[in-house]
Order: sequence, then structure tokens, then C-alpha cells
Amino acid sequence: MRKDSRLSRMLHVLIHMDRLGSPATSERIAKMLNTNPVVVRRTMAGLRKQGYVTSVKGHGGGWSLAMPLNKISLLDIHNALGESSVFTIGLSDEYTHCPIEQAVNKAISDVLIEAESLLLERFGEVSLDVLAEGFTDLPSPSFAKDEGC
Amino acid sequence: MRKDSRLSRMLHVLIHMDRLGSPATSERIAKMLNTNPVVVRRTMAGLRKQGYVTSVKGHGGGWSLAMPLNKISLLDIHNALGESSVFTIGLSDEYTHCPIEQAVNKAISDVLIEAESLLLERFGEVSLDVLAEGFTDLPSPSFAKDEGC
DNA sequence: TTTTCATGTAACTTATGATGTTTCTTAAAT
DNA sequence: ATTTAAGAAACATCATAAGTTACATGAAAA
Repeated sequence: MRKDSRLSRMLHVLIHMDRLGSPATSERIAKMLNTNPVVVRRTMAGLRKQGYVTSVKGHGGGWSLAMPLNKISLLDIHNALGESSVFTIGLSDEYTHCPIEQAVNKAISDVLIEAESLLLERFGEVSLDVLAEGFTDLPSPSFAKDEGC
Repeated sequence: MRKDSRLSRMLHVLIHMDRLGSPATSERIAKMLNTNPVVVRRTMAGLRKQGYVTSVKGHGGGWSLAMPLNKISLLDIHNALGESSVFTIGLSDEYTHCPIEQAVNKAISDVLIEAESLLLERFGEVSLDVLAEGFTDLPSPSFAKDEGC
């Protein structure tokens, strides 16, 4: 089943952006992610909507962090990306009136809800500055693949 | 993102099968699930491989439970269906040498592992007979949609 | 012993949804 | 004015789960 790696990729990008100083263009980010600028804009648009990044048009424009990394959690970015559910597991809805289907679906969804709660709670406990820790003394690596991420 | 409702659907089927007495044909199950017999065989094959159901060819053949419902847990069926991961969330693997990607991926996967452990543990605690409880006194409903699930 | 019913399996087709692409517009700096 | 870059809509591609077709195998019934 298909995986959505946007969270991982966007976190990676945001931390690099933080050490970059100047705005990062969609094109630059796209190169880093081996994708293209429009996909980057689409994804970043969600983050901007929630206030985590800003975008500027024209010369010298691009994307910038709107707040320090310690104000942003994994949960924030996860939510901003707007994926409805974290699970590949879904429920049947063919016989909503069948008591057996109801019992089955309740058992499954009870578990999913509990596991998702835990997951979101943990995501909320991790802020991005913690992920960047220990690398601040490294020579700030440049951005795109051909420059050595 | 696409959902996999096989677990929910198969549990539903297995419980109905338990009260059916005679083997259920792939065609009958397919009608119940609004799908077709080959898909049913494909899915049931996983359950047979793990010993939860048996299949018999020819006249009067079909699928039967190989053990009572109280010997089968949600986890058993989940595993038998053979889905690798329960999450839609994946990790980037473009810069496996980049310490930032590593830190990001470790943070995410720590959470995923913990949440998945909880989920599997809970699935292991629920056996199918519990889901069927309370309906044993009902007139055993017949199987296919047009017969009133 | 032939027919019918049912699973087993492989190969192929379809449907869906994310991702990628093109094109054009808008806006800001040079 | 020109260049640079985001915004946005429309369209194309791709991956893959699900569905379908076709045929082989095996068991019971006629």
C-alpha cells in the first residue's frame, strides 16, 4: 500500500530552511526532494495556511519559516499536511445495520482511536529544534542534492 | 488515501460463517461483499494458509472455519491478511546519509513503532467470539445482501 | 463415467488517487 | 521593462489494489 512520506520530507526541508538564512525557492526545494516546484508549492501551501511558513513572490522570494523550530511540533506539521487518517486500515460500510458488522467495526475503531491518540500525543511532544540538535556545529550543509544535502 | 477494509470485511464474513453450519462458497461470500469470487479466494487463501479456514472443492464445497471463534483474534486475521504496515505515514529515503533526515526519520519511526505495538497488542486481546456475543439468540441471519445480511 | 459445481491460479484490465507537468497569471525586485 | 518567483487551474502519468477472464483441478452427483 502506498505510503505518504510528506511528513518526513517536509520536516527535513524545514530544518534545512532554518539554517539557510535566506528564503528557499520552490525550485530549490524541489531539487532537494527530487520532485518539482508545483508539488512543493502545493504541499507548502498547507503549512503556510497554518502559519508555519511564509512565501514571498518575485526576486529574492521563496519560502521561509515563520517561527523558530522550537515552536513547531511533529503534530503541527502532520496536521497542516491535512491527511485524514494515519491508518491504512478502513472499515466496511456495506451493512451498517448489521449488528455483526457494527460489532466488528466498533472493535476495530476502538483500537484505531486509541493507537492514533497515542501517536498524535507523541507527535505533539517532539519539536523540530530537538531534531536539529547536535548538528548546529556542523558546517551548515547546503541544500540541493548536487550540493551535498 | 486508499483504505484497506479487508480486515473488517473478513471478520464480518467469518462470524457469519460460524453460524452458517455448511460451507460458504466464494460466490456467496462475494455477493455478500459486493465483490467477485476470485477476490474472495485470494483473500481467503491467506487465512487458509494460517489455518483459520479450510476450503473444499466441488459439490457442496466452499469455505469453512477451521477452529472456533474464540481461538481467533483480530490480530490473527490482521496478520493472515499480510499487510506490511498499518500506517499511511512513510519515511523519506532519499538522503539516508543526511543526519537531519536520520533524526527526522528516527523521531517518526519511534512513534510509529510504539503506536503499532499498542495497536497489535489490542488486536491480540480481542477474539471473534466476543464480537459475536449477544447475537446468538437472534434468528441466524442469512448471508447474501438480497437475503438480508 | 459424464456432468456439474466449486476452488486454484495465472494473466490481464480497470479504477482510483497521488504525483507530476504544462500553462498562464500575479506580484515584487532589479 | 525585464526577470524572478509564487498561485492556480487543467491535464497527464504512474502505482497498485481491485476486478475480470479463462482455464485447470478435483470432488460429488446424476
